[in-house]
Amino acid sequence: MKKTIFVFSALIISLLLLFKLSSYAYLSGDISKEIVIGVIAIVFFVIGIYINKKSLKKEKTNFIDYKKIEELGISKREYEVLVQISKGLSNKEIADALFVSESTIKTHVSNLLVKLDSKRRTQAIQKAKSLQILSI
Amino acid sequence: MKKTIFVFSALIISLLLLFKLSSYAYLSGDISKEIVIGVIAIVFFVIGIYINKKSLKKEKTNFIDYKKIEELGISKREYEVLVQISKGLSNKEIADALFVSESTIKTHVSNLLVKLDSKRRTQAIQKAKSLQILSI
DNA sequence: CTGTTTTTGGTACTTTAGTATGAGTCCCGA
DNA sequence: TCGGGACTCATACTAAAGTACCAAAAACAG
Repeated sequence: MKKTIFVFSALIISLLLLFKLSSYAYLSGDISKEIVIGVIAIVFFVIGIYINKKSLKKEKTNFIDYKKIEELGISKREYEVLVQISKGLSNKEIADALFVSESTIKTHVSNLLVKLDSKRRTQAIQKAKSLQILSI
Repeated sequence: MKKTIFVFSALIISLLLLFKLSSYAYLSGDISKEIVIGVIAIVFFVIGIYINKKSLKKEKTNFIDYKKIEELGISKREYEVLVQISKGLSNKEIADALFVSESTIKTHVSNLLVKLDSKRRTQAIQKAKSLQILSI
């Protein structure tokens, strides 16, 4: 919100500056109209690109749908396991990373597969990403 | 490439049109300089946004690094298998999809794991995506 | 046409993954 | 304090996944 106000302020200021520039240009008469128009065009062209880039960055940031996670009944620990699975770790490796036994991880994985309606961990990864509960 | 030429042609044409518009405006004298400048600003602002959007689409479309695939010595058939793996299919399902036996898929997968320096298919998926040989 | 790579497939085996079931601990809200 | 959910772990399976080794077509380049 603050950024939007800043950007629009900058826009108005640059517009006013251009009005002034054009006035001086016509008064002195040594700057052709074409140059003034060219400058205006370039300035607003750049402003257009800048604003667009800023707004697109927010869209691009694939944020995680925490509501969906809750909706599916995936617990905190289960989600941690899911993240590790998506990194390509084995059950044993996940167990070591989370300081629990492999049995525990197997239980978590089994529950995850049911909750994500999947038959394999690879399928679970796919589904989780399509549901936006894992960053792509 | 064709699009780039088209866009720049459009840019030049619109610039020339604005030159003409400004000439008429000053001749007739009933259109203020401010309006002309405003129109120019808005037009190029929009053009800037448009071009940026187009160029970002290409960036966003995560294209596949075919050179890398060749570099790793991954054959055509192996790559097909890799794509199926990333979709979360089992060896049997891949075999059915590609009309070959499960043994063949196992061979391909085994070769893929060596070429992608991975121990598991989940790890292979991760690696392939980080190497940009699979769309994210 | 010949040598090489790719693709296919099999057998036999080891290792992970996943299921089913039961059970103990801990924490939190009613 | 009592029940329930979350987390932990174990055993005993079954089912996939992955390895190793071999071998024969098929495609392909020189």
